[in-house]
Amino acid sequence: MKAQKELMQVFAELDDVEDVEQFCREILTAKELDDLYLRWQLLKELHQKIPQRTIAANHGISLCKITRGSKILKDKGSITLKLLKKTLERESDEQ
Amino acid sequence: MKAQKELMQVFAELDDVEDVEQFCREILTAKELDDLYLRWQLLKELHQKIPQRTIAANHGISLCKITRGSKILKDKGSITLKLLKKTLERESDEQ
DNA sequence: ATCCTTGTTTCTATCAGCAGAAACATATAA
DNA sequence: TTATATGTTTCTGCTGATAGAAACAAGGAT
Repeated sequence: MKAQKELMQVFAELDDVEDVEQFCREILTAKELDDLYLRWQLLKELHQKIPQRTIAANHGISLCKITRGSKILKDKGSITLKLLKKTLERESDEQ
Repeated sequence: MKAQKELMQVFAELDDVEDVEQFCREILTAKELDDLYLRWQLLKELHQKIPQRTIAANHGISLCKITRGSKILKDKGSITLKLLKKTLERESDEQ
């Protein structure tokens, strides 16, 4: 099997949150992982209609980084968008 | 929930290989994803006891990148090592 | 129309990961 | 012991993602 599909397969089979986290910490550097967390947080806030400049100020990041997230969410077929909705609905249920 | 755990949760809940792949393509750049694929491939080859200089030559990468993979696999508690074993066993079964 | 808010794009400089190369460490064989 | 193969570390320069800043575009409110 190609390395690409194989790695995706590994992720698909990982069901435990702790396992996923440990695996990510092993194959990504601390900075890469922090960047990834920030991207997710940024996508959440964009989806919640928080102004881009507010997000930039809150996290101390530049607008070019945010524009990128914005482009992802504009795509109607975006799976990130679906996953965000799922996550945010769950959070609102918890309140 | 913290963005960190939340993102890990998203990965843990993704069961379909195609979905994982699409999600990765959305939140990672093409280069970041290629790097990640290469890291996995490199880890596989290290685990198969292929000499580091052979791996470096085959993929056109430097040794410093390989040393890093080597360090991951030296850790007895490494989940990457467990996942590699699982993957390689499956591949040998297929033959 | 004018102003203000927000989204988007572009420019230069910075930083982390890594290439390329060399040196160093260790072990095994001759 | 000496030579060879392999693993590891270190150094300088390069590259891609992005910070910081500015400019541009599009609406909405007055």
